[in-house]
Amino acid sequence: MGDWKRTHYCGELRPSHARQKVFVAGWVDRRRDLGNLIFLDLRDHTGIVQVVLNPEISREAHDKGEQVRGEYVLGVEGEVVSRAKHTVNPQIATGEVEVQAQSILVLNEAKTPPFPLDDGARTSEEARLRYRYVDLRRARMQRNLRLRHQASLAVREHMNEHGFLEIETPFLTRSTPEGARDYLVPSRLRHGHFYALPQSPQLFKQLLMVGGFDRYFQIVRCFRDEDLRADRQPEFTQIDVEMAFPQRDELFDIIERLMEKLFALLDVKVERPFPRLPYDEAMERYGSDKPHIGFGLDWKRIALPEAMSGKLNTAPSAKMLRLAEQGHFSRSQLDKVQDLAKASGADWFSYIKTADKGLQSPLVKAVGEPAVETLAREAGMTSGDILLLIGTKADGASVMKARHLDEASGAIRLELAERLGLIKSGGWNFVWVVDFPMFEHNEKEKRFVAMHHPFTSPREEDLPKLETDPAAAKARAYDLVLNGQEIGGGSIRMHRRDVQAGVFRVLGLTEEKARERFGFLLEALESGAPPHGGIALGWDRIIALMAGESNIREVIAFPKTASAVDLMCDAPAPVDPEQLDELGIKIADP
RNA sequence: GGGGACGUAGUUCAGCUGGUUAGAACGCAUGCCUGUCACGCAUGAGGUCGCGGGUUCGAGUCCCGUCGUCCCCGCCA
Repeated sequence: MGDWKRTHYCGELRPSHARQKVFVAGWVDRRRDLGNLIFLDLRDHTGIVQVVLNPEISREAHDKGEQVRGEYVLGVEGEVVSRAKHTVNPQIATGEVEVQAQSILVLNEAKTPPFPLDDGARTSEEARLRYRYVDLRRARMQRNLRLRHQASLAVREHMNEHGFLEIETPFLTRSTPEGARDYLVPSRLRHGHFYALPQSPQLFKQLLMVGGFDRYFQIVRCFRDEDLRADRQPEFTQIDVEMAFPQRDELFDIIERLMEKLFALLDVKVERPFPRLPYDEAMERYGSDKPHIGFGLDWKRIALPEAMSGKLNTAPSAKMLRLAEQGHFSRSQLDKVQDLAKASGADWFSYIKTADKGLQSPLVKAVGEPAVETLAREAGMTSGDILLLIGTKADGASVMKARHLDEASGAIRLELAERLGLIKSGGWNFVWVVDFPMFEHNEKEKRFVAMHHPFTSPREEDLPKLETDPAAAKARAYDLVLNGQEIGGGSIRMHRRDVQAGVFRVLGLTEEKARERFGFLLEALESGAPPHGGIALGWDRIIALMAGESNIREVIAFPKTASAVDLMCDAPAPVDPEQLDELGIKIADP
């Protein structure tokens, strides 16, 4: 830029700068050529200011301006002047002033952009990702990544205040069984051996506790080679947190205060403490382990009287949902709910309406009025209410597990909330879901798998259940949920070797196999491991929620497509045969 | 792996039951224009209808396959 130095940002010029000589630099957002007078909107990361090229001020600047096009990069030297009243533009922050150019410097030319940069112009994601460096200039991405930066600063400040050290952990590490598919990195020095990129720094953070660091956190990239979704990228960021000698409620408090600080960036006041909801209750009432609690529509598990379930040919365990004052639900609306219930896995659906002339329900015919009345009374129905009922078939072979019934109830609840307009925007409904089961039964493999991970501690009172009834054992594991989205999860870890051995037994892992898989961690736990526990927060999801984006790609500078491709640099890509030779790798024919 | 939606000009889209030269808006180029700010006016350029095959006298349109993007299920903490 020669001897020139930028003195101001475009977006900060105000009437108070009037008559000052300034040098601004940026991109040409728009050009309006009136012939002998040219207006340029000059844009940088702070905003837009209007530059006037007037041949009466500078012939040379005006002549150069005739060649200038959109997205050219310019330096402009000129004088800030207040605009005449009738030429003020109230739509932009700098609209009361403009820069009268004395000279302009074309720092770079630019091809016509591949798509319009106006905020609000609709553009296919494909084009945006292909030309991400242009897309990033748009106000939306500038805003989102700025927010992300400020939020990251808040995390570091907050964790530091609470005694947490940010410590880096390796990206080139070892593949661990269980969990997601690993991204593998071949070793040049040991052919046939591979590093794995971490799915999370789980093991390392536990080792840092064993190593005596007491409190650790990291804003860290994690990698999982699984199919993608709107809220899942192959590489994503976690706020990883671990503490020694943990009290669960102290950890919750630290995280709640962190959320408070983050949302303060949006001028949102967060209510603390967050409610805590046992997993079983979440499943019963909301049919989800990540419930949106910003509205009612609570389900209740009931046992149908034997006579009734017999006549209906359903299993006795069922669920009901009382919709207060929704008695106006039409037959066709109820049919739609029924379709949804069936589609989401319920075998049986019915309802009871309270009408002027009494109870109205297809059940009356099937099981008689008194039975229906009993149900209505049990549900606490009053006039104008409607009661939805779902259940499962009676026959043993296709008995749907209670879990599936819960899932159906959750799907119905969300759909109803959507239709009834119960989901308010601008609400921030945090909830801790606690007391997750230790184990989940894998129906395919007919064995228990760890619901969180195999180093999660059971609740003290559930220790005996490891032997007697593993399915009923609850873990000291928890998720943080915001507006029905899981934004974090963690647990208090196991530090007692004997309990760990019991868990391995349930998982069907012999001592030998466990050694083989997790040897170094088990050894570390035997070297004097303090009690420890922590949490990992899904950073991309949190930022997306804060930014009001429904897709985490909008808060990631260079994201990948749903098929894990980087459209900008065209990765993944083939490599030279020499590179493969060095790694001792041959590509198999398809 | 499965399901759904989409793919036409640089961009966003229209194109009906198959029918003559594939359109619009914005953008772009050229010219005119001294108070515009989504400047205006005039003129113009710009198309492998994703790709391959098939049906047909004739395909952007119908069929099959394939590739890509998005969303969902499976998968994944």
